[in-house]
This record gives sequence, C-alpha cells and structure tokens, in this order.
Amino acid sequence: MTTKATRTTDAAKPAGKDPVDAITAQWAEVRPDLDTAPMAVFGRVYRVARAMGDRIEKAYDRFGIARGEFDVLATLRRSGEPYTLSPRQLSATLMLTTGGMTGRLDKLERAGLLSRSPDPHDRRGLRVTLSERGLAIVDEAVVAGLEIQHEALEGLREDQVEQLQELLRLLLAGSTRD
Amino acid sequence: MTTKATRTTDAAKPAGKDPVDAITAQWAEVRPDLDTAPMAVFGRVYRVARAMGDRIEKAYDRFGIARGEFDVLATLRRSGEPYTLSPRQLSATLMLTTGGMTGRLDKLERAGLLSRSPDPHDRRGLRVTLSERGLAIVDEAVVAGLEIQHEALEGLREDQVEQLQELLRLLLAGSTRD
DNA sequence: GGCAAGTAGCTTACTCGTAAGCTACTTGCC
DNA sequence: GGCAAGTAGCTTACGAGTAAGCTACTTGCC
Repeated sequence: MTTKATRTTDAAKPAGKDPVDAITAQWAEVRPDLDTAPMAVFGRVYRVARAMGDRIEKAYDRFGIARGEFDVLATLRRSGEPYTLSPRQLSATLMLTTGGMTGRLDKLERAGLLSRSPDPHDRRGLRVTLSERGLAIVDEAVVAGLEIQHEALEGLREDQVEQLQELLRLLLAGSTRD
Repeated sequence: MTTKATRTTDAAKPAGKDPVDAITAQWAEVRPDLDTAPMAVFGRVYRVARAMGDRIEKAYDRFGIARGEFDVLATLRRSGEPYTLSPRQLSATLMLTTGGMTGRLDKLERAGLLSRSPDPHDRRGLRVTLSERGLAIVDEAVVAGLEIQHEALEGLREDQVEQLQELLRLLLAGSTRD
C-alpha cells in the first residue's frame, strides 16, 4: 500500500500546496543551508492542533463550556462511577497548575456541573464530583467533539488513519522522551 | 528513546502504550458506543504540539525571546531583504489580533531586535524592519529550533517522515477546509 | 471636491493561564 | 509523642492573548 511520494516535489501525490509549503519554500530561498523537513512536519502539527482546537471550542459553545472546562468534565466522566477525583489528580492529568485548576473548578461549580466536597480520609483534600447535569452535558459534548474530529478525517482512508496513528505514536514518543 | 521500539512494519502493534492509549481505553470502557479513533489521532496531535512548543520555547530562552516573538522575527526573516513587513501583514500571517501584535512589537522593539518606521506611501501604516541584532538572533534561533525538532524525529526512518508528511498534509486540509 | 465607508494601528477591559507563596493538614523519623 | 518535611488547595501578582472601540488616514463614488 505504500504509494509513498518518494520523489520530493514532483506531481507525485494528491495533496496540493498548503500554507506550510509556502513557508518552507520561503525558508529554502533565504536559508538554503537549512533542512526544513522537520519544520514542515511540526508546522502542520501546530496548525492542525490550533484549527481543531478552535473548531471544537466552538462546538462546545452551545453547551456553555470552554474547551478546558470540557477537559475537566471529560476526565471525571471517563474515570467512571462515581465520577469523583481530587483537584490534584485533575491538575496532574490535565497538566495544569493547581491555581489554574482552582479557577476551572470555580467556574464549573458555579455552573452547577460539578461539586466539591471534603475528602473524608484527608482533611487537606477535596473530592470533585460530576453533577447529574455535568454528566449529561459531557456525554453530549463528547459526541459533538468526536463528530468534528471525524469530519476532519474524512479525507483519509481507513488504512491511512491507522498509519497516521502509528506515526503519531512514534512522534509523540520522540517529542516527550527524556 | 530506549531499545527497539522501531519494529513498526508488522501486524504487531509496535510502539508501547502511551498516555493517549490509556485515555482511549478508559473511554472505551465507560462509553463503548463511541468510536474513539479520532480522539486518539487528535489527542496525540495536541500532545505533540504542546510538548514541542514547550521544548522550543525553552530553547529560545537563551536568545531572550519567547516563541511568539520568534515567530515575528522569523516571518520577517523569511520574507527576505530588506526584512520589512507591516504590522498588518504580520498579524495576518501569524493569526494574531492587531492588539496582540502591538504588544509583541513593543517588546521586540524595546529589545532592539526590530524597528518601526512610518510607511512612506500610507500614513496610516508602519513598516517593521528587522535590526541587525534581530537578524543575527533569528538566524541562530531557527537553527536551535530545528535541532530540537530533528531530535524528536530521530525515532522515525526517512520514509516514515515522508509518509507522515503526506498524511499530515491531508489532515491539515481536512482540519481547515470550509 | 466632498463625503461615506474602509483600513491601520493603538488602547482598554477582560479572560485564562503560570509562578510563587500562603495556611492547613499529613507523614515519617527520632 | 513531637517535630521537620511534604502535600493539598487557594490566593496574589503578573503575562499574553482576545474583542471591541478609538483616532487618523485612504479609497471609492457621486
């Protein structure tokens, strides 16, 4: 299945030029000594992340939550019943400072999507629990988000998605090792 | 990386589990009705973007610039001599509001890496020009950044990088169309 | 030529994140 | 048991972005 576009810049593969091609071409012109291949890879990664982040943010709008707030609800949701975690677990999972988590929890608690209660076993700690409304909203929102993501993958065949998956796994490993 | 996580070519799902696998597995448990494949793709994209952003930010530290500031300098640099663009062109290219661009230019001008001068043909406008120091710094910083990115790609063979490139091109197209 | 509409860049108010420091509580060691 | 060190969550100060509104200038149309 490897119809790989080995030849660098011929009329090889389907995809046309995109903004990242324009940028790397400009670099090649002014700094021909640089190997711009990595730039093209990560440039596209950044743009996909940003574009999809914006789209999904917009999809969550109608549920009255921002993306970071969805992430909190989703982390609680996927932890399973009783949908309870500590602020510490949440901030660790979401790679957020504890101060940032305090803010998100404040907003979500005010909106009635979760509640904070004292941890019965550790008086320093709290237990954050999804409310019924929070559960309902996250269960709808996750579907809405997946739909957006699914659409973005429509241009890829099944086997290409799998291939991409494997390559991204390697890329993530390389990007986070040490 | 460690030993031989590079046996990607066979039926065997090669690379070991990563945090994204854990998340999708959790979702599969509590919501077996969902197709979590898109989540796995974009989850890795987000994580790569964030991890590499952090690394590169750190690499630019020694040049005294933040990543967003590098982007401004880089846009000027790759535009070629005389390294001059308008704030409007910069904010459009970098997908930044004009207010945000004002702030970045303020910082960079204060640091002596660029200068603002009136546009001789349009008295509303400005021309932003890279200073000699700005040029020197961006030329060093771009190499430092590429080095980080190159390292992150070490776990991939040449042909895998090309394949990834093509797939990301499709993904970006799907993520930004409409 | 004159005026409405558009554009360039800056300012202001606000949001959401971090870093660092605080208090309260728990843990480990003697 | 008692105390130093560690941990949980909140607060404060700050940074960097957006959205919206401002002034100054340009453009297009009559």
